[in-house]
Amino acid sequence: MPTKDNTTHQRILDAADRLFAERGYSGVTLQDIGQAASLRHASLYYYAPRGKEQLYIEVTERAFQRHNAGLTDAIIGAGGDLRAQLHAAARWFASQAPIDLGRMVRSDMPALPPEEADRLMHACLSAVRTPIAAAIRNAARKGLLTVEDADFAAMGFVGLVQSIHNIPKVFLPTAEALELAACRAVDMLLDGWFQR
Amino acid sequence: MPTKDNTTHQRILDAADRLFAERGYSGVTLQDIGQAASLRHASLYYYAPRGKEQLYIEVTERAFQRHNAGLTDAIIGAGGDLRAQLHAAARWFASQAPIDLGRMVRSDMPALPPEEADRLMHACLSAVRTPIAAAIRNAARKGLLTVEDADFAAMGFVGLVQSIHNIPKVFLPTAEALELAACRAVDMLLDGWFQR
DNA sequence: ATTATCTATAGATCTATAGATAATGC
DNA sequence: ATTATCTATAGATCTATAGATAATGC
Repeated sequence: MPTKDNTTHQRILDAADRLFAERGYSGVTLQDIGQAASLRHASLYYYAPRGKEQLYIEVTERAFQRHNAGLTDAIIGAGGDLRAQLHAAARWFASQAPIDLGRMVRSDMPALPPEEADRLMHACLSAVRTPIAAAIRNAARKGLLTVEDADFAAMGFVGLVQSIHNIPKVFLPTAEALELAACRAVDMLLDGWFQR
Repeated sequence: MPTKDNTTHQRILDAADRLFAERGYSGVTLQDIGQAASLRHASLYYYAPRGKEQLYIEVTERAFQRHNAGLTDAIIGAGGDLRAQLHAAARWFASQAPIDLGRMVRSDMPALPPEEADRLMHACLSAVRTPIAAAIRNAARKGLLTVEDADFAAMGFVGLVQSIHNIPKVFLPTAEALELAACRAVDMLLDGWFQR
C-alpha cells in the first residue's frame, strides 16, 4: 500500500503535473514521467495503480485546487478594490505555468471516460472562475460595473490574461515583463479600449 | 506524383484539418485520418510522403491562411467603425472551429523540428494578429483609443474571444448564442467593465 | 504506363502486468 | 514481513515502407 507523504510520490506527482500541463494528456508518456521523476516507468504503477489516467486526474485536480487557493489568497490579500484584486489574480496567473483550458476541453478530456471528464472539467472551470466571479459580483453590488454576467466575464478574464502566455518569449523574456503584461491586460478590460 | 486538385487529396486535408484542430498533433493518429477520409492509413503517404508531420504543417498553414482571409474580409466588410469591425471578427471566430494557440505553442510545436515549428507558429500568430492589429491601429490614428500596443491588444482580443469556446455547450447551445457571446465579449473589451 | 489504392509487415513505442530483488522494520 | 523499486515481457498501437493489385489513359 503506498503511504501518503512520500517524497517519491510527491516527485512523481510534480513531474506528471509539469509534463501534463505542458504537453497535454496524449503528449506525455509514462516513460516521460518516470524519467522526470528518476525511476522506471513501471514503478509508477506502485503509486498510481490505474496508470496514466489516474496520474492525470490526480495532478489536474491538485493543480486546480492550487489555482483556486492561489487566486482566492491573491484577491483577499489585495484589499477591497477590484482593480487591485484583478491585478493580483493576473499576477498569480503570470507566475504560474500557463493553463490551457481549450486544450483540456477539446484534447485531454476526450481521452478520459466521459463521466470522469465531465466531473473533472467542471471542477477545473469552477476552480478558476469562482474566485474571480466573486470579486466581480462584489464590485458590481457597489454599482461600479456594467458587467451583467459575472461568470461569463470571469471566463473572459481568464482567456484574456492567459493569452500573454501565447506571446513569443522574445517579447516577454522575464517574469517581471510577464506580470506587467498581465496587469496591462487587466487594465484594458477594466477601462476599455475607447477613450473615456 | 500526386496531382493537385484531387478530391481524395482534399478529403484527406479536410479530415486532417478537423482532427488536428480538435485534438492536436499527438492526439491524432494516421489511422484516425485515414478512417475519417475513408481510406487506409498507408495510402496517406501517397499524398503526403513525409507523413503525419507534413499533413499537420500543410493543414495548419492552410487553416491560418483561411483565418487571415476570413478576418480580413470580415473587417473590410464591416465598414469604418472599429466596433463593427471587431464584432465581425468575433463572429468569424465564433463561426469557425476553436483555435488553441496555447496548445499549438506548448504541445503541438514541440513535436515538430524546431525551425519548422518557429516558422509555422510565427506565421499562425501573424495570420490572426495582423488584420485585427491593423483595425486597432486604424481607429487609434483617429484618436479614439487608449490602446498603446496594437499587437498586444490584438493577441488579447483573440484570447478573450476564443474563451467563449471553453464555456460548456449547455450554456451556449446554438451557433447564434455563440456569436452573440463573442460580440458581448468584444463590447466588454471596448467599453470596459467600469461604469462610464 | 501511370495513377491510386490496398495488404502485409518491420520496427519502434506504449501501457500494463508479473515476478524478482533489494532495503527496511520488527 | 513489508515496502519500494527493478527487469522482463505481453499485447496493443503507431509510423513508415515495400510491393501487389486494380483502374485509367495512351
